[in-house]
Amino acid sequence: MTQQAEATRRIPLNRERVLAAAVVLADEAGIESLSMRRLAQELGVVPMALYKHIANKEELLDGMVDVIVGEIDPPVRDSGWKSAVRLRVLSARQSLLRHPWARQVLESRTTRTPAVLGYMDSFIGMFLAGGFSVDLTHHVMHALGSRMWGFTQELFEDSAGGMPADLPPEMQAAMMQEMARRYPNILQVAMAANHDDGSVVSQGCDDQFEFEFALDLLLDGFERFHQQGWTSERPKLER
Amino acid sequence: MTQQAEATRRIPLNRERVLAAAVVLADEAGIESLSMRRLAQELGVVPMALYKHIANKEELLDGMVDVIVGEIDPPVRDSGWKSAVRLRVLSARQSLLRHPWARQVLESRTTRTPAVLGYMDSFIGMFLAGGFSVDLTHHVMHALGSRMWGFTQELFEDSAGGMPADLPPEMQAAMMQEMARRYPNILQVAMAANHDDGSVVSQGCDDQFEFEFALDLLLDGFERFHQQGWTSERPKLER
DNA sequence: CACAACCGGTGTACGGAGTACACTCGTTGA
DNA sequence: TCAACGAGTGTACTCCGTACACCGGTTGTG
Repeated sequence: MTQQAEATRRIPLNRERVLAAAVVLADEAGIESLSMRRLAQELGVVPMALYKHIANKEELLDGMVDVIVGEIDPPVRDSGWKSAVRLRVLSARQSLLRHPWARQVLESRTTRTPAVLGYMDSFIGMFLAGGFSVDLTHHVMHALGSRMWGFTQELFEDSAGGMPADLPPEMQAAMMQEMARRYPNILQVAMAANHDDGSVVSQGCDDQFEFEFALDLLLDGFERFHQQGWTSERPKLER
Repeated sequence: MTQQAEATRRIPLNRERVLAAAVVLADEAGIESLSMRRLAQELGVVPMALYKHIANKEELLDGMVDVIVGEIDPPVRDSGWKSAVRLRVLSARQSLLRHPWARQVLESRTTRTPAVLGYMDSFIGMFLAGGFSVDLTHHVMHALGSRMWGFTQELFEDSAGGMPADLPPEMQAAMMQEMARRYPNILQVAMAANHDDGSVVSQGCDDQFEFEFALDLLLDGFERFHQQGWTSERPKLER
């Protein structure tokens, strides 16, 4: 590592190299380990050198988002809006899944970079091209929310399965008992999600299935509204 | 403030007082201003004193989440599942809206406290009581995602309207031109959201309407699945 | 060819964060 | 009476982001 840092030291830094290194570091060490100091070290450079290429850490994070947005496939041409949207979302999901930190960083961003705006713009374009009214498109985008990036809030994330696996089995059994007493409904659902194996340490449920289930439910809803020529019946503000 | 700190100094700290003060501080100064040091100062106490009542900052945040979960109304009795779920979600939304930091903190939590588990358990209970299968309930909970807390990812948050208002008007016009050229679809949708007034500085769209639109779309979808006796047609894992 | 401007990388330093650890001092139970 | 306890204190450590002055090599200009 040190020699690699030595070797690359001569070739000069630039914004792209900094961003790429940041992405790799976040991928490998986790987003919480991504500090300006650590990143500089990884690049064989003093921390302040980074500031010649990015304004501050916020901009670094923005740039990292841009990198992964850039990995999302462009919309497919000449298919219906529904499959175009579906495929694009699933492509975004693939990109996001490659970078576990991306969801959290994307959620934390409040400013929208050109790359993000570009993605959103072309996303909106798929609905408009499909004949959706501007009005319906607007609401539909809101309803999609973060699903347009291919992720959802993870709610369970082992509510039931997540107990330390190195505990004595009788401890685990006791915790299970307590769980069953206090949260019977969660337990039922969690057990069912484990594909009939009643094991305590589950591998969780099939996230991809869950995601597509909800996505298709939404898309079907959109289609129905579209076919009915839905408009928001909000009265225009008298003014 | 100092005298108030003086006055309350004698009555001893405890977990509840610490959490309450943290909530107030986050409400008033923003979550980014909530540091252990600042919180201690607000309580008229030295930072390390807090650690006698909470293990660390993570636990503080967990506790704060518990406080706001405690503010959510219990489920209404004796109505259909649909209105029960709807009302509960909207009640959660009210609680969350009272504390602007809550969404972000809730999203950041990975461990589930008893209060959170309790909320989820009773939430699941509404579907089961409405005759939903465990299977369907599971998927439905995933589809709801963070909407069960009454919030959604904000995607627009002034993509278009958010330009510094103190800019010279010709600057604003120029930015608008550029916007129109690069992101025509976003612009269309954003303009439509402004209720026909074409002003650049918009008050954004009606978040409550958007939220209920998507919520009802989902609930209607759930209802349709429920009536059709939907089951996940995933083949059981051959094993 | 000389020299000034420029610019990427360096070194030092500051303020603020979370929190470990040893302490003090008032209360309380034996 | 005295020991144990426990809430609050003081000090100190590590890590963070980044302001600011500096330096040394490249480059464009007289």
